[in-house]
Amino acid sequence: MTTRRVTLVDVARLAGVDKAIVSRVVNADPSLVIRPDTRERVLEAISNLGYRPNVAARSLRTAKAGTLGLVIPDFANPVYAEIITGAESAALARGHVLVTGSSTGAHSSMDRYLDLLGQGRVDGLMLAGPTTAREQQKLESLGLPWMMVNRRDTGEHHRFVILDDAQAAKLAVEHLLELGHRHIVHVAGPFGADTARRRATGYRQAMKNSTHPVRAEDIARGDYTPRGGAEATAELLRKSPGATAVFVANVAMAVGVLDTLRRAGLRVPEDVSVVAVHDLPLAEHLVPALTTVRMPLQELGARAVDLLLTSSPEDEVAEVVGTAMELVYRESTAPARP
Amino acid sequence: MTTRRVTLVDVARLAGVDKAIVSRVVNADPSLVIRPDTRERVLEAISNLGYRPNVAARSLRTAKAGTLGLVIPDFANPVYAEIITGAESAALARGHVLVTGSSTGAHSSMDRYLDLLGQGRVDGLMLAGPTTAREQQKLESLGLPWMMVNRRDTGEHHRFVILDDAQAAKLAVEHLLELGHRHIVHVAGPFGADTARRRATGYRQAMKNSTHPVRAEDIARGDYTPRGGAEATAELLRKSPGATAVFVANVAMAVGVLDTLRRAGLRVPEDVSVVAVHDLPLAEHLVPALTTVRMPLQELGARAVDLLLTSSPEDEVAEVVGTAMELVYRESTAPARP
DNA sequence: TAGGGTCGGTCAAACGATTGAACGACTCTG
DNA sequence: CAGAGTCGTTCAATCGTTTGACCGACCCTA
Repeated sequence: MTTRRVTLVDVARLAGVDKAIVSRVVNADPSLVIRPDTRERVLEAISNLGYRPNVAARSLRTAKAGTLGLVIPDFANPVYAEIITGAESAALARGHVLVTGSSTGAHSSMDRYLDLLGQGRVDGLMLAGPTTAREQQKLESLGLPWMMVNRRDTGEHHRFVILDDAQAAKLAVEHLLELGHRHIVHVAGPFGADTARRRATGYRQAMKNSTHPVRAEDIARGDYTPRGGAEATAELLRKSPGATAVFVANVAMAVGVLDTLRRAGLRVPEDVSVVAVHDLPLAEHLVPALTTVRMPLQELGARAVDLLLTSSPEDEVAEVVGTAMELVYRESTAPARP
Repeated sequence: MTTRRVTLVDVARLAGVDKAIVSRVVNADPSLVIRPDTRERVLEAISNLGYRPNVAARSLRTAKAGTLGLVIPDFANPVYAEIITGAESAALARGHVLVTGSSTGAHSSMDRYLDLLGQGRVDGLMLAGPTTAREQQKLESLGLPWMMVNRRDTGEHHRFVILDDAQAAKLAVEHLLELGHRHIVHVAGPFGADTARRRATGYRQAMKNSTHPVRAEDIARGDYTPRGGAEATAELLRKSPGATAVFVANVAMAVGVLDTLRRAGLRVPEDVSVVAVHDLPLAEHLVPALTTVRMPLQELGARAVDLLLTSSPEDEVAEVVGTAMELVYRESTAPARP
């Protein structure tokens, strides 16, 4: 009564051919010459028996898992949700399955994942978010192709794909300049994040077109969280009074920025304009709806997958995904008052 | 120069034993009797060579993949982020890897996933979100153990784990009643979602303690999105004027509810109190910060994994995760005005 | 009609780990 | 000192696919 799994041999027997034929038919082997009616018999047998190739056996033989790994810090962060979505889509398009794991969690850690995944379970690994040098070493020791996503590391690893954060910052600041703002301050991301550095650089560059020169007091760092944004804003209110606009390094911090401004009795956008990087669904529903720079996060994830699958491990891969960046003008920015 | 993968045989050779010994040492086979120094030699060889078992070979032999699949509608939905986090954690604790896929996407669909996963790649499957009857049939045909998460299906499939949605609704409504509200309306979820039905039922039951009897006009349906919440609210403002509080079936819709109330010139919580189901990080940052019922979503995911791994396929599994539900009192609810 | 080409297949050796069975060398025990 | 256990280890079959090598039948051509 218990039905055994259907294998190649079963199909071969039913079709009256050798299992080699069946295998080649299944894999559409171009070197196969076969009579049309034989192929027909095979296909029929496959469908009648409901045959499905065993992945384990196939992986064993071919030494390919058909799987890619993506490690992110946290599923609850919508930025990574976008990256995952893009990566998954690209992986599926190439016939691969994507395994996504978080490196912060009750039983998970980067280490744990490297142990579980580094056994031929995946053909390649993508790391989004911060990584330690030790983890990178371990990664190298696994002999897997891997690359960093949205992080450009200072170490010796030369495979990564990032976004044009400086350009995003410029778009945001130029928007504010066009609205007539001059004294524009910056709520920057954490020191360790290279995305934050690039956005700060873009801010400085764009501010060259302002009459207001950027001073140290015009920039405060947050840790990419709402609370961090709130604290940085409080700091800026003290250090850099008179600013009419804020460029925030990400949407999460912008939430805290809006909170703090409101509590300080400042109206957005009447008194202060706010623009942030990343256009997440959330932005639209803040009060006021947040003006943002849309970043191609899905494309970032997709490019990472493509590069991982097409480049050879020794290749250096350093790509900046630059398309489809645009300013999304909502309610948190308005012309500067004369 | 190119280093071959290290196998059992290599380790065995270096340690001067048979590969069977190595295998049993690696797997901590309790039936193995071995001299301590031999074990030591084996372990040393393993670490010297950096041996890692090949998952494909192991899966082939044992017919176990060590992997579970979880299919969700959308990574961007924070509700599923919580479920994933819980499921991942439980899976890792049991030595399994979790493969999470979304069923809505450029190249993904439930079907596509069933094809990719239903080949011995996973030992079991969890489905969160809506499922069609055809998909369920296909699932059955794969002969995989599977279960529904956060959905209780009307079909013949009798394996699922859900939350006590009625109880959550009661907590919310009782909170409003305690604040003195009587005319409480309900922005319900879509008809197809059983979670929505249970929450509506809980609402009706709790309202038995109100002096205001629930009429059809006191309930409007939305589709669990902000827009849906906005539309339902507009409908309620027309149909059921005079309400002093709204119970919203989920946080996403609550976003739209707050929007619409604001645009209608109603202040929250001074004029209308709002409480919603699910405590997501987002809730804290809405304006005003949203009072919610915290649901054990992570535990839901974790229980699903545990049940999938411990129950036998023919068992009926119908579990309601009920712990850790509580009301989170924030700024969107206040005492009813006399 | 011998020799060489296609055609249309079949054969069998991997891939790397797991696991029941067998086995040789000891140590007891009666 | 024969017979029976333990102890510690080896043997070998098996999981299901893939893939290069081989092979027989048939058709040409010289």
